[in-house]
Amino acid sequence: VMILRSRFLDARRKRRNFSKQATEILNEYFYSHLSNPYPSEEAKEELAKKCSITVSQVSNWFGNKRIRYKKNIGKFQEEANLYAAKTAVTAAHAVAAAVQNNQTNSP
Amino acid sequence: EEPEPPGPPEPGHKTAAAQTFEWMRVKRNPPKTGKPSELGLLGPPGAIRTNFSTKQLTELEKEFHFNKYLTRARRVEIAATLELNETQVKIWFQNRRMKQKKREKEGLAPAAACRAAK
DNA sequence: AACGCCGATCAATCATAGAA
DNA sequence: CTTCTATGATTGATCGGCGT
Repeated sequence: VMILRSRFLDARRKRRNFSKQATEILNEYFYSHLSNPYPSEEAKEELAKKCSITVSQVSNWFGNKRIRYKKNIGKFQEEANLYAAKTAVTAAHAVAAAVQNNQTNSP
Repeated sequence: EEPEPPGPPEPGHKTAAAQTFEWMRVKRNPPKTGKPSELGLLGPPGAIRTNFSTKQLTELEKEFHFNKYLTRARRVEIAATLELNETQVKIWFQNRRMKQKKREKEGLAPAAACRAAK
């Protein structure tokens, strides 16, 4: 137990958490696609750009998120409802805008 | 083990976002990594993730530097030397190649990010 | 039918950042 | 400062698809 584990080969692991907004974007995608949270390569690239992280980091994030979510669904219930509500508001805005646009163009 | 996908618990609600989708039920079969030789246990009920020793990793890494791909003969040789299954050696090389590809890909992107940051 | 490889993913674990 | 939890990364191994 002492001699161990490659203090060198593991030194590469100097982790830093993602920004609050990056996590926000990733969670938004995750919960709005809860039925199938598997972003395509293109989606990962887009998320990576928006979050200012690499595609691999996006993959790691989703991999960890999926495993940890199903490991303890109850623990994420609150978070799930939070993002579900946020998505609903965004959708409502879109509908409102669409209605307004429709009335303006087809009176 | 079948709780009914279509609304089993709460009938009517506010459509909370928390159903149990298929991906949440996915369960991987436990590793088949069983060592026929050694130990009085044969049929490995709960064989688990093998921890490669530093020596084994060093040797595999050295071989990888020599050849990215293995021939059947070389694989047998290495497996015997390192006391691993041929499958483990095969899988190690596969994972190692993927790792290599990943590093090459990310080893070029930072260059652009550097100039952008500066 | 059988085997190797690829790409994606899983699942357990490591090591650290951050909360209590 | 110490203990416990949240989280990013690593990696042996699995899954499905393809080519030989």
